[in-house]
Amino acid sequence: MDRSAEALRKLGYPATRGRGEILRILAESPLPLSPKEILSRFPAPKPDASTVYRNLSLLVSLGLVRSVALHERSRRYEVAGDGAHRHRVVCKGCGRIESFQPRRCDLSRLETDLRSALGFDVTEHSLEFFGACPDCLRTEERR
Amino acid sequence: MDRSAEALRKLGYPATRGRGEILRILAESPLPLSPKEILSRFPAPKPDASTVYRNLSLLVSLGLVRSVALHERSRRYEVAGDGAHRHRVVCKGCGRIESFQPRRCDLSRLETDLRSALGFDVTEHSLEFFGACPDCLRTEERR
DNA sequence: TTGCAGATGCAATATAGTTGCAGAACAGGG
DNA sequence: CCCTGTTCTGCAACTATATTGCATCTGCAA
Repeated sequence: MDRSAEALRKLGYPATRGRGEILRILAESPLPLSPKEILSRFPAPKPDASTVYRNLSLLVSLGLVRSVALHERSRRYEVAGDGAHRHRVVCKGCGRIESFQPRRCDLSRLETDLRSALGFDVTEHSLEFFGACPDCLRTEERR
Repeated sequence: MDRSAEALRKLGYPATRGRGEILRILAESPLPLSPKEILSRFPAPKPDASTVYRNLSLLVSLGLVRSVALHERSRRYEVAGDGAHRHRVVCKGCGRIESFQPRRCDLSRLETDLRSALGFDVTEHSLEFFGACPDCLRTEERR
């Protein structure tokens, strides 16, 4: 928790165990995680759920973590710092999630349009695809 | 509630008052609405919240209504039947939401790539932009 | 090592959504 | 027009998710 501890301290926030673990857990996961999943991966002693929520919102507001909306009951989170921009595909059958990095994400043109048309200064976007994963496709065909 | 009543009955579901009103309320709104907002726009006698939830999931599963995820606590809903595909811009300052119809939404190429790369059969996508609306931009500048 | 701002645990509370059940509304058949 | 089975609705209980107040503890800078 070296780099992240540094980042936190530079921003004026103590690098507590909870924060370090959250960042580590998220960094190790290929998929965005829900608060509950994060908590379940905590080594003992597990912190209180409220601590996880509080730290997640702090990390999001500091820009170290990003939240992802996947039409689910709870939000999911992923590390934001690694510069990688990712999109998701979610299977509507089984809920399986895949991340991928677009070859080149050409929505910048659209963002410029938004600036001129609506006066909005767009800083982020999120793009999710929904459909059927290979396994569920096969099951459907069998029917 | 003529067309929608027809659509419902054709699918084998009675066109009850609740369903008709939900479709009307959603059709009249330029923005996707949360279940609570839908309920608040119901003329008296207001139905129970559970009825609204139940009808929303029915309408979604019938494809007459679509749900939109905007990084909020609750989902939002909009009519799906009008064939218009829309994206959103959300202001991170004040929460204001704007919808727009993309000139042409060219993500089909990306969807084809997903099919060949991951074997996913993509049927929908959702694209949201986040940033600062004109009003909030002005306020920020003043600081 | 000590002091203090800020973090944590715990419990209470809030918000969103779901479910079981009994009674009301409704559609179709006689 | 009425009976009958089906579906819908309201109500209340319940689950899951998230937030907050407060007393206590901890990280860290001097």
